[in-house]
Amino acid sequence: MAALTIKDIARICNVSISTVSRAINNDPTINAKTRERVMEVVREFNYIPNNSARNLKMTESNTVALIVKGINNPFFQGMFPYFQKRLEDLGYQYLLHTVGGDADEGYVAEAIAKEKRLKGIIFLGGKMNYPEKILENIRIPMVLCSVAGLSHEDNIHPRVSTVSIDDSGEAHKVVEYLIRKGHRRIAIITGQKDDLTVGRLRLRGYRKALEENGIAFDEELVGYMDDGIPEFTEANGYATMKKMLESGTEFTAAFVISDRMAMGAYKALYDAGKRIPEDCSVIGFDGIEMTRYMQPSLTTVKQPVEELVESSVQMLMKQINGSRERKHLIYDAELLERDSVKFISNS
Amino acid sequence: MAALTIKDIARICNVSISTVSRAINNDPTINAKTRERVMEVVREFNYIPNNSARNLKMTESNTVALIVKGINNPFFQGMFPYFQKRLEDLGYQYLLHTVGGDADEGYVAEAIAKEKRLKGIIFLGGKMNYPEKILENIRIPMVLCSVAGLSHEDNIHPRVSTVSIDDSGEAHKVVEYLIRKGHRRIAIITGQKDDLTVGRLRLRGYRKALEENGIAFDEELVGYMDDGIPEFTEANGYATMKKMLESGTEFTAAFVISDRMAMGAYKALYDAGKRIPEDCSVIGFDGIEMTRYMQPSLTTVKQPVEELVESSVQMLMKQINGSRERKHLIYDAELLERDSVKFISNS
DNA sequence: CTGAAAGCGCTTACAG
DNA sequence: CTGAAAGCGCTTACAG
Repeated sequence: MAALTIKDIARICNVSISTVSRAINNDPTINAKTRERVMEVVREFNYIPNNSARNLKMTESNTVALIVKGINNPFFQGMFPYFQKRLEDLGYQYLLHTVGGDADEGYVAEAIAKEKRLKGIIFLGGKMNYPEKILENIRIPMVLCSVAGLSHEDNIHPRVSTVSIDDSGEAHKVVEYLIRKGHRRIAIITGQKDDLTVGRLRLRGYRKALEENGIAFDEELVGYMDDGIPEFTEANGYATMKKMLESGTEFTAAFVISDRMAMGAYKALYDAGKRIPEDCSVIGFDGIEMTRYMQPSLTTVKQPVEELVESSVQMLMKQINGSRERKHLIYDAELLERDSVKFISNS
Repeated sequence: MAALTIKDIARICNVSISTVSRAINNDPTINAKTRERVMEVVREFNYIPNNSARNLKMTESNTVALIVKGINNPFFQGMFPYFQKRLEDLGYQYLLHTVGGDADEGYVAEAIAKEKRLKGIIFLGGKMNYPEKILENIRIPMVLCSVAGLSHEDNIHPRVSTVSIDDSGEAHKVVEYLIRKGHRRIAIITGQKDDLTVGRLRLRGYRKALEENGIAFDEELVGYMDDGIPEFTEANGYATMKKMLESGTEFTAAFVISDRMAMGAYKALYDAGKRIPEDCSVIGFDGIEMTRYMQPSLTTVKQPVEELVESSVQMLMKQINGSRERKHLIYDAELLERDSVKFISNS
């Protein structure tokens, strides 16, 4: 009844547990025939080693953990396969761990690092509001990928490298693009009112672009995400756009800071009898697959997923190999011009 | 440099490691003041116990694992929060583990069960083609939720309970609905040609409904998913629908066996100059949030997510509490009548 | 090439 | 209430 252990296998094979261990771990010093004999028993009895014991004993693994805040973000979901492939190609075990919105990813990271003897950690998403305090105790290489709130003005902990896009800058480009297309009444659907991450940064870029172009910032044109609906979802985009439409504020274009929300916004516009882009242009953000299939296909900002992944992995590898260099890389996103934005003349 | 252990804390506090352990685990026999003194040090040094050691020593945890095959399925993703909530409400730790398409979920389950001293396992998705062999060695309570290929004709391992919908029956209902709406040339976009899971089952229901209504099954109307594109994605639905359209086969309605694929199919139809539902009706499957926001909103089959979750958890709890009863529950899905299906008259 | 022994970092009877 | 000791299931020097 009790689960099979290495002792049981040893007894059955009439060898020591050392030998069983060597067989399982493919130790080069073991006799090939002994190994085969042991492995046959292992297979026959379906013996699986206890990983807790293994991890406890081993001084190091070759595992890298990807710690994700917000599993519901399809943009992150799209990154998983890339991380997995790159890491496995490099011969590392890949461990995906998701943390809930309320959990402290620093604590979780530390706990897993101990438990699994991690070689390194890549944080994906989240806020890292208190990098100093949280990161202080994590002694292994780590990289923050797409972690918001790490713009240049913030002081970043000297032990971490970061890879991200320039959220504020990209938002700025989006708004400049809309302005070039003749829009002046430009709405934004952004994060919650108290947001401290991408919502805040993208809103900042929006505002800056407006001001640089002599367009007064108008609080009426800012739609804050509804904090009673899950973040970044279609439902939230729908509700927020609907509220703005009902408020009577006029605008000819809307910058929605996530693609899923843009999909909800589309629906709200259609429900109000508006056509896209004839009556209202829409731009999304992230560049997830779905946007190609929206009707009309969504003009959006495509995050450089492969570069973000590649670069995160490379920086982690450097640290694992002893480099003490830390970098803070910013990659350019790409504006995908599709069919949801219309040129209007201001005559 | 080396990570902090319970010994270090004991030394610093001038107590035994037993006492530190008792403080951390909130053992009722410990003196409140001692406990506080220890915990202060724990906090100060940010000590985190090694879970491997813990798991190794403890004879049981109160952890339940959710093992998911195919993290990319948004339908499953939508279920996570429900599982988490139910399990945590019941006082269990919840562990989400995803396995890749190639991995053997039985092996993985067994390994985690050992490592974490699991109380139970819920499998979500996947095929479980060889229930006998795989499940033989897992000695802890387990429930299969939405695991395909477990229709009544298959012989299910006596140690497992299952919760699912009737894929074939629901597909049957979809097609009957389309027939009632006047359609006779009904296409289906289903799984890959060699699919043995939901694709096969839903195709079977489609075929049966046709035949019962005196409509000859026409292989031309079956669009098998493109096996060169990730499964169940918009891109795959787009490519498959496009191919069908280009083949020149005529149809007035299409049953697409996943909502995401239906989104891709929409686009292919639009690209071909067709209107939905005027020129072609479309029905999806799953009932994910996005479908409400499609244009037109998608008529689809909503899987009873909450019931599937609730029931899976309840059956697992019964087993954990000693019940030897096994059930195979089938829940009804709900046809969400929205705007993508049109009534046509056959005059 | 193989085995006996130490020890990874914890928890938990058992004494006191 | 606290401590000394055993032991969870492994891996890995160290002998032989």
